[in-house]
Amino acid sequence: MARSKNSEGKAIEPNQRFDCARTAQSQVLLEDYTEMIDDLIREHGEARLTDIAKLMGVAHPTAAKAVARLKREGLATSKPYRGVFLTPSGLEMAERMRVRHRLVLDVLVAIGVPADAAELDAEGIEHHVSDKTLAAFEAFLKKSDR
Amino acid sequence: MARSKNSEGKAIEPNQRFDCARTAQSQVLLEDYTEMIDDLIREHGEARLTDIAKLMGVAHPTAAKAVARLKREGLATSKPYRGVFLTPSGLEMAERMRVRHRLVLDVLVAIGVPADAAELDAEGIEHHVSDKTLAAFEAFLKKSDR
DNA sequence: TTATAAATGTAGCCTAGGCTACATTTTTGT
DNA sequence: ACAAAAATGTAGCCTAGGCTACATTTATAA
Repeated sequence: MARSKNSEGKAIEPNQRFDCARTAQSQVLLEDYTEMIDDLIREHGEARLTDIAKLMGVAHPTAAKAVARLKREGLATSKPYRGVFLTPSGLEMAERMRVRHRLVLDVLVAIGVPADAAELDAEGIEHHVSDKTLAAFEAFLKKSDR
Repeated sequence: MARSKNSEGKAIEPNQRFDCARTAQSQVLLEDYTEMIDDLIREHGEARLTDIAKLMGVAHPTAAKAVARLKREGLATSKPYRGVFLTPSGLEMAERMRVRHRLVLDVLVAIGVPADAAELDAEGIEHHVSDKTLAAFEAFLKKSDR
Protein backbone atom coordinates (compact mmCIF):
# COMPACT_ATOMS: atom_id res chain seq x y z
CA MET A 1 0.00 0.00 0.00
CA ALA A 2 1.20 3.51 -0.73
CA ARG A 3 0.78 5.15 2.60
CA SER A 4 -1.02 3.66 5.52
CA LYS A 5 1.92 5.05 7.38
CA ASN A 6 3.69 8.28 6.50
CA SER A 7 6.93 10.15 6.78
CA GLU A 8 6.76 10.01 10.56
CA GLY A 9 5.89 6.32 10.48
CA LYS A 10 2.71 6.61 12.54
CA ALA A 11 -0.32 4.64 11.42
CA ILE A 12 -3.55 6.52 10.80
CA GLU A 13 -6.56 5.06 12.53
CA PRO A 14 -10.20 6.14 12.60
CA ASN A 15 -10.62 8.46 15.55
CA GLN A 16 -13.80 7.87 17.50
CA ARG A 17 -13.40 11.40 18.71
CA PHE A 18 -14.57 12.70 15.35
CA ASP A 19 -17.22 10.33 14.15
CA CYS A 20 -19.90 11.10 16.68
CA ALA A 21 -20.79 14.56 15.43
CA ARG A 22 -22.23 13.43 12.12
CA THR A 23 -24.08 10.37 13.33
CA ALA A 24 -25.45 12.34 16.23
CA GLN A 25 -26.78 15.23 14.20
CA SER A 26 -29.92 13.44 13.28
CA GLN A 27 -30.47 12.43 16.89
CA VAL A 28 -30.08 16.01 18.08
CA LEU A 29 -33.00 17.12 15.94
CA LEU A 30 -35.23 14.40 17.37
CA GLU A 31 -34.21 15.35 20.87
CA ASP A 32 -34.84 19.04 20.31
CA TYR A 33 -38.28 18.45 18.86
CA THR A 34 -39.46 15.99 21.52
CA GLU A 35 -38.15 18.28 24.25
CA MET A 36 -39.99 21.20 22.76
CA ILE A 37 -43.22 19.39 22.10
CA ASP A 38 -43.19 18.26 25.70
CA ASP A 39 -42.59 21.85 26.82
CA LEU A 40 -45.47 23.11 24.70
CA ILE A 41 -47.89 20.53 26.03
CA ARG A 42 -46.90 21.28 29.62
CA GLU A 43 -47.13 25.03 29.21
CA HIS A 44 -49.97 25.41 26.75
CA GLY A 45 -51.89 22.18 26.94
CA GLU A 46 -51.11 21.21 23.37
CA ALA A 47 -48.42 21.33 20.70
CA ARG A 48 -49.60 22.90 17.45
CA LEU A 49 -47.49 22.65 14.36
CA THR A 50 -47.42 26.42 13.99
CA ASP A 51 -46.14 26.84 17.52
CA ILE A 52 -43.50 24.17 17.06
CA ALA A 53 -42.31 25.92 13.92
CA LYS A 54 -42.26 29.30 15.66
CA LEU A 55 -40.29 27.99 18.62
CA MET A 56 -37.79 26.19 16.44
CA GLY A 57 -37.48 29.23 14.22
CA VAL A 58 -38.28 27.33 11.02
CA ALA A 59 -41.00 27.50 8.37
CA HIS A 60 -44.01 25.32 9.06
CA PRO A 61 -43.34 22.75 6.33
CA THR A 62 -39.96 22.14 7.91
CA ALA A 63 -41.63 21.45 11.24
CA ALA A 64 -44.16 19.24 9.47
CA LYS A 65 -41.33 17.16 8.00
CA ALA A 66 -39.73 16.85 11.41
CA VAL A 67 -43.02 15.74 12.95
CA ALA A 68 -43.44 13.21 10.16
CA ARG A 69 -40.03 11.87 11.08
CA LEU A 70 -40.89 11.75 14.77
CA LYS A 71 -43.96 9.71 13.86
CA ARG A 72 -41.91 7.40 11.65
CA GLU A 73 -39.54 6.82 14.55
CA GLY A 74 -42.39 6.10 16.92
CA LEU A 75 -41.81 9.17 19.07
CA ALA A 76 -44.97 11.14 18.27
CA THR A 77 -48.51 10.82 16.96
CA SER A 78 -50.88 13.24 15.29
CA LYS A 79 -53.99 13.43 13.16
CA PRO A 80 -54.50 15.78 10.19
CA TYR A 81 -55.09 19.39 11.23
CA ARG A 82 -54.65 18.54 14.91
CA GLY A 83 -51.98 18.87 17.55
CA VAL A 84 -48.96 16.65 18.03
CA PHE A 85 -48.58 14.24 20.94
CA LEU A 86 -45.65 12.24 22.24
CA THR A 87 -45.77 8.46 22.48
CA PRO A 88 -44.44 6.79 25.63
CA SER A 89 -41.03 6.53 24.04
CA GLY A 90 -41.23 10.16 22.96
CA LEU A 91 -42.07 11.15 26.52
CA GLU A 92 -39.17 9.09 27.76
CA MET A 93 -36.81 10.91 25.43
CA ALA A 94 -38.22 14.28 26.49
CA GLU A 95 -37.78 13.40 30.14
CA ARG A 96 -34.24 12.23 29.51
CA MET A 97 -33.43 15.54 27.85
CA ARG A 98 -35.11 17.49 30.61
CA VAL A 99 -32.93 15.83 33.23
CA ARG A 100 -29.79 16.36 31.15
CA HIS A 101 -30.67 19.98 30.51
CA ARG A 102 -31.20 20.64 34.20
CA LEU A 103 -27.97 18.96 35.24
CA VAL A 104 -25.86 20.63 32.57
CA LEU A 105 -27.34 24.00 33.45
CA ASP A 106 -26.75 23.49 37.16
CA VAL A 107 -23.18 22.39 36.62
CA LEU A 108 -22.42 25.37 34.39
CA VAL A 109 -23.87 27.75 36.95
CA ALA A 110 -22.06 25.98 39.78
CA ILE A 111 -18.70 26.51 38.16
CA GLY A 112 -19.45 30.16 37.58
CA VAL A 113 -20.97 30.53 34.11
CA PRO A 114 -23.39 33.50 33.95
CA ALA A 115 -27.02 32.37 33.86
CA ASP A 116 -27.78 33.63 30.35
CA ALA A 117 -24.76 32.00 28.76
CA ALA A 118 -25.38 28.84 30.77
CA GLU A 119 -28.93 28.58 29.49
CA LEU A 120 -27.92 29.00 25.85
CA ASP A 121 -24.90 26.71 25.99
CA ALA A 122 -26.74 24.03 27.95
CA GLU A 123 -29.04 23.49 25.01
CA GLY A 124 -26.08 22.69 22.77
CA ILE A 125 -24.12 20.74 25.34
CA GLU A 126 -26.93 18.54 26.68
CA HIS A 127 -26.92 16.47 23.51
CA HIS A 128 -23.29 15.52 23.93
CA VAL A 129 -23.20 14.40 27.53
CA SER A 130 -22.65 10.68 28.02
CA ASP A 131 -24.14 8.73 30.90
CA LYS A 132 -20.76 8.58 32.59
CA THR A 133 -20.36 12.32 32.41
CA LEU A 134 -23.90 12.82 33.60
CA ALA A 135 -23.23 10.67 36.63
CA ALA A 136 -20.10 12.70 37.37
CA PHE A 137 -22.19 15.88 37.10
CA GLU A 138 -24.63 14.60 39.69
CA ALA A 139 -21.84 13.67 42.06
CA PHE A 140 -20.20 17.05 41.57
CA LEU A 141 -23.41 18.92 42.34
CA LYS A 142 -24.08 16.85 45.42
CA LYS A 143 -20.59 17.64 46.65
CA SER A 144 -20.99 21.37 45.88
CA ASP A 145 -24.22 21.55 47.84
CA ARG A 146 -22.82 20.89 51.24
CA MET B 1 -55.99 35.31 14.07
CA ALA B 2 -56.69 31.75 14.99
CA ARG B 3 -54.09 31.13 17.64
CA SER B 4 -51.05 33.21 18.24
CA LYS B 5 -52.08 32.66 21.80
CA ASN B 6 -53.71 29.53 23.08
CA SER B 7 -55.91 28.10 25.80
CA GLU B 8 -53.47 29.25 28.44
CA GLY B 9 -53.18 32.69 26.88
CA LYS B 10 -49.40 32.66 26.59
CA ALA B 11 -47.84 33.99 23.42
CA ILE B 12 -45.47 31.70 21.51
CA GLU B 13 -42.17 33.28 20.65
CA PRO B 14 -39.14 31.92 18.80
CA ASN B 15 -36.83 30.40 21.38
CA GLN B 16 -33.18 31.17 20.79
CA ARG B 17 -32.47 28.11 22.84
CA PHE B 18 -33.47 25.90 19.96
CA ASP B 19 -32.31 27.62 16.84
CA CYS B 20 -28.58 27.34 17.33
CA ALA B 21 -28.30 23.60 16.78
CA ARG B 22 -29.32 23.66 13.14
CA THR B 23 -27.44 26.78 12.09
CA ALA B 24 -24.40 25.50 13.94
CA GLN B 25 -24.33 22.05 12.35
CA SER B 26 -22.57 23.28 9.28
CA GLN B 27 -20.03 25.10 11.42
CA VAL B 28 -19.29 22.00 13.47
CA LEU B 29 -18.15 20.13 10.37
CA LEU B 30 -15.77 22.92 9.40
CA GLU B 31 -14.38 23.01 12.91
CA ASP B 32 -13.87 19.26 13.04
CA TYR B 33 -12.06 19.16 9.71
CA THR B 34 -9.78 22.12 10.38
CA GLU B 35 -8.95 20.74 13.81
CA MET B 36 -8.12 17.37 12.34
CA ILE B 37 -6.11 18.69 9.41
CA ASP B 38 -4.08 20.71 11.86
CA ASP B 39 -3.55 17.61 13.99
CA LEU B 40 -2.43 15.61 10.98
CA ILE B 41 0.06 18.25 9.86
CA ARG B 42 1.50 18.53 13.36
CA GLU B 43 1.78 14.80 13.87
CA HIS B 44 2.61 13.59 10.40
CA GLY B 45 3.92 16.60 8.57
CA GLU B 46 1.06 16.65 6.07
CA ALA B 47 -2.66 16.04 5.73
CA ARG B 48 -3.52 13.60 2.96
CA LEU B 49 -7.08 13.19 1.83
CA THR B 50 -6.99 9.48 2.56
CA ASP B 51 -5.85 10.11 6.11
CA ILE B 52 -8.48 12.76 6.66
CA ALA B 53 -11.14 10.35 5.46
CA LYS B 54 -9.83 7.56 7.67
CA LEU B 55 -9.73 9.75 10.75
CA MET B 56 -13.20 11.11 10.15
CA GLY B 57 -14.49 7.64 9.46
CA VAL B 58 -15.95 8.57 6.06
CA ALA B 59 -15.38 7.51 2.47
CA HIS B 60 -12.78 9.52 0.61
CA PRO B 61 -15.19 11.35 -1.71
CA THR B 62 -16.98 12.62 1.39
CA ALA B 63 -13.73 14.01 2.71
CA ALA B 64 -12.99 15.47 -0.72
CA LYS B 65 -16.31 17.32 -0.65
CA ALA B 66 -15.56 18.65 2.80
CA VAL B 67 -12.13 19.85 1.71
CA ALA B 68 -13.72 21.52 -1.30
CA ARG B 69 -15.98 23.33 1.10
CA LEU B 70 -13.10 24.34 3.34
CA LYS B 71 -11.40 25.82 0.28
CA ARG B 72 -14.57 27.63 -0.74
CA GLU B 73 -14.77 29.13 2.74
CA GLY B 74 -11.14 30.21 2.64
CA LEU B 75 -10.02 27.84 5.38
CA ALA B 76 -7.82 25.50 3.36
CA THR B 77 -5.83 25.18 0.15
CA SER B 78 -4.71 22.21 -1.92
CA LYS B 79 -3.53 21.23 -5.36
CA PRO B 80 -4.65 18.16 -7.31
CA TYR B 81 -3.22 14.90 -5.95
CA ARG B 82 -1.45 16.75 -3.14
CA GLY B 83 -1.96 17.31 0.56
CA VAL B 84 -4.28 19.81 2.19
CA PHE B 85 -3.06 22.90 4.01
CA LEU B 86 -4.78 25.41 6.24
CA THR B 87 -4.90 29.10 5.39
CA PRO B 88 -4.21 31.63 8.14
CA SER B 89 -7.91 31.75 8.95
CA GLY B 90 -8.06 27.96 8.94
CA LEU B 91 -5.14 27.86 11.35
CA GLU B 92 -6.89 30.40 13.50
CA MET B 93 -9.99 28.23 13.65
CA ALA B 94 -7.92 25.15 14.46
CA GLU B 95 -6.14 27.00 17.24
CA ARG B 96 -9.44 28.25 18.61
CA MET B 97 -10.78 24.69 18.71
CA ARG B 98 -7.59 23.38 20.26
CA VAL B 99 -7.90 25.84 23.14
CA ARG B 100 -11.58 25.04 23.59
CA HIS B 101 -10.93 21.33 23.50
CA ARG B 102 -8.22 21.59 26.13
CA LEU B 103 -10.32 23.75 28.44
CA VAL B 104 -13.45 21.65 28.13
CA LEU B 105 -11.45 18.50 28.76
CA ASP B 106 -9.72 19.99 31.79
CA VAL B 107 -12.98 21.21 33.26
CA LEU B 108 -14.64 17.85 32.81
CA VAL B 109 -11.74 16.08 34.46
CA ALA B 110 -11.61 18.68 37.23
CA ILE B 111 -15.22 18.04 38.18
CA GLY B 112 -14.65 14.31 38.23
CA VAL B 113 -15.51 12.93 34.80
CA PRO B 114 -13.43 9.83 33.97
CA ALA B 115 -10.71 10.58 31.41
CA ASP B 116 -12.10 8.39 28.63
CA ALA B 117 -15.62 9.81 28.84
CA ALA B 118 -14.19 13.31 29.17
CA GLU B 119 -12.17 12.94 25.98
CA LEU B 120 -15.13 11.68 23.96
CA ASP B 121 -17.65 14.18 25.30
CA ALA B 122 -15.25 17.11 24.99
CA GLU B 123 -15.25 16.67 21.23
CA GLY B 124 -19.02 17.13 21.13
CA ILE B 125 -19.18 19.84 23.76
CA GLU B 126 -16.35 22.06 22.53
CA HIS B 127 -18.45 23.24 19.59
CA HIS B 128 -21.16 24.58 21.87
CA VAL B 129 -19.15 26.58 24.36
CA SER B 130 -19.62 30.34 24.10
CA ASP B 131 -16.87 32.83 24.88
CA LYS B 132 -18.54 33.70 28.17
CA THR B 133 -18.62 30.09 29.22
CA LEU B 134 -15.05 29.60 28.10
CA ALA B 135 -13.95 32.51 30.26
CA ALA B 136 -15.79 31.01 33.22
CA PHE B 137 -14.03 27.71 32.57
CA GLU B 138 -10.64 29.39 32.71
CA ALA B 139 -11.50 31.12 35.96
CA PHE B 140 -12.79 27.88 37.43
CA LEU B 141 -9.62 26.00 36.54
CA LYS B 142 -7.41 28.73 37.92
CA LYS B 143 -9.36 28.58 41.17
CA SER B 144 -9.15 24.77 41.31
CA ASP B 145 -5.42 24.82 40.84
CA ARG B 146 -4.51 26.44 44.07
C1' DT C 1 -74.24 31.52 7.81
C1' DT C 2 -70.74 32.62 5.36
C1' DA C 3 -66.60 35.13 4.10
C1' DT C 4 -62.04 35.66 5.73
C1' DA C 5 -58.13 34.46 8.43
C1' DA C 6 -55.28 31.07 10.30
C1' DA C 7 -53.46 26.55 10.37
C1' DT C 8 -52.13 22.57 8.08
C1' DG C 9 -50.98 19.73 4.09
C1' DT C 10 -48.34 18.99 -0.16
C1' DA C 11 -45.31 19.72 -4.11
C1' DG C 12 -41.06 20.88 -5.58
C1' DC C 13 -36.69 23.02 -5.21
C1' DC C 14 -31.99 23.78 -2.90
C1' DT C 15 -27.72 22.56 -0.23
C1' DA C 16 -25.05 19.54 2.72
C1' DG C 17 -23.16 15.35 3.65
C1' DG C 18 -23.19 10.52 3.11
C1' DC C 19 -22.34 6.59 -0.27
C1' DT C 20 -20.63 3.49 -4.54
C1' DA C 21 -18.63 3.03 -8.96
C1' DC C 22 -15.45 4.22 -12.06
C1' DA C 23 -11.55 7.25 -14.23
C1' DT C 24 -7.20 9.22 -13.63
C1' DT C 25 -2.77 10.27 -11.57
C1' DT C 26 1.04 9.14 -8.35
C1' DT C 27 3.80 6.05 -5.98
C1' DT C 28 5.96 1.65 -5.31
C1' DG C 29 8.35 -2.32 -6.19
C1' DT C 30 10.40 -5.53 -9.30
C1' DA D 1 11.05 1.24 -17.08
C1' DC D 2 6.88 -0.31 -16.21
C1' DA D 3 3.13 -2.95 -14.05
C1' DA D 4 0.50 -2.93 -9.95
C1' DA D 5 -1.15 -0.60 -5.97
C1' DA D 6 -2.57 3.39 -3.76
C1' DA D 7 -4.36 7.93 -3.77
C1' DT D 8 -7.16 11.27 -5.73
C1' DG D 9 -10.73 13.06 -8.79
C1' DT D 10 -15.45 12.92 -10.59
C1' DA D 11 -20.18 11.47 -11.56
C1' DG D 12 -24.32 10.31 -9.80
C1' DC D 13 -27.38 8.68 -6.35
C1' DC D 14 -29.66 8.94 -1.58
C1' DT D 15 -31.55 11.16 2.71
C1' DA D 16 -32.17 15.04 5.80
C1' DG D 17 -33.47 19.45 6.59
C1' DG D 18 -34.14 24.00 4.93
C1' DC D 19 -37.21 27.02 1.89
C1' DT D 20 -41.37 29.10 -1.11
C1' DA D 21 -45.65 28.62 -3.37
C1' DC D 22 -49.93 26.96 -3.49
C1' DA D 23 -54.08 23.88 -2.00
C1' DT D 24 -57.04 22.53 1.55
C1' DT D 25 -59.18 22.43 6.02
C1' DT D 26 -60.48 24.55 10.35
C1' DA D 27 -61.57 28.44 13.16
C1' DT D 28 -63.24 33.31 13.72
C1' DA D 29 -65.92 37.04 13.18
C1' DA D 30 -69.30 39.92 10.84
